[in-house]
Amino acid sequence: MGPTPEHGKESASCPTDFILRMLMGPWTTYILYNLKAHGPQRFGELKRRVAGVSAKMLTERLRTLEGAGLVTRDYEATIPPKVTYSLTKRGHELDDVLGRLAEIGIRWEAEDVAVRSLEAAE
Amino acid sequence: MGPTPEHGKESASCPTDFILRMLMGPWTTYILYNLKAHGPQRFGELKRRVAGVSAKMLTERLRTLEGAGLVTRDYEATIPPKVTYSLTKRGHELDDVLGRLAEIGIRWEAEDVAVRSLEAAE
DNA sequence: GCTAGTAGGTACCAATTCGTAACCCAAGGG
DNA sequence: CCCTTGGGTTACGAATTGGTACCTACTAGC
Repeated sequence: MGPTPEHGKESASCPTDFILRMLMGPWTTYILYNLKAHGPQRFGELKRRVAGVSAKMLTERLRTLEGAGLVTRDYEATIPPKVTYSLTKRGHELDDVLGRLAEIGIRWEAEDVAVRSLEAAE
Repeated sequence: MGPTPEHGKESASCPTDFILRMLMGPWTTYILYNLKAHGPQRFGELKRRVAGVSAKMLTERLRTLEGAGLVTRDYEATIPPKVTYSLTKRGHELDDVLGRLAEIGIRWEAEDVAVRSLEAAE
């Protein structure tokens, strides 16, 4: 969450941070979503699906996710090289939470639309 | 999640984004955590608890959270003014998910510590 | 010989971000 | 008269971010 506030006082009791800091990164949810939805994929495939991401960012994010143990990187030194990324067990542990988050997001969106159309009807 | 990728292709099916974009903001989880743990609070109180945050940031974050309907702002035009922030019903809907996230975060942390001490023992 | 594809790495550059410091009102205390 | 309190706003400035363009190495296709 930005500049780590010295973890004094109450803020220390917020262990959600590590994970959120991870999910938080740009493009991260798109990456995880695609790995979940389409299974293990090669770099180029993933890049094409996460439309708009730059190679630099995608690499950086995948390395971070790998470092956090959410994603595995399988490198085959063939020519051309073949690099496949997949979710680890730990990566899959987030499925449930992300699913709920998505559920809530969808519900709120629907509620907002309903409210707006009510307002428009007045 | 950074530069919104035109929501073409698969990325459009990732509705987790709105919420994550919200939680993602710097200090946000600290704010939500404190509002949850200590109930409705005044601006200064919150600022003291979320150690290290600047007034500017705290204001901006609270306004965003208010705009998203997660937080209520009660302004009493006394002298000096009294502004109290509290979680809305919608804000409390995240309690469960954030709780799970925290749980996972704690578990991973513990696992990592265990792994490290095993490695150290070799 | 030129191009494309694969999986990046690197340098550069502009935009955004976030902290700091100063300022605001209006009242109360010394 | 000046300082303090509460809840901000505004201007400034340094650091970070993330995109673009260009580089690698190797092969296949035209």
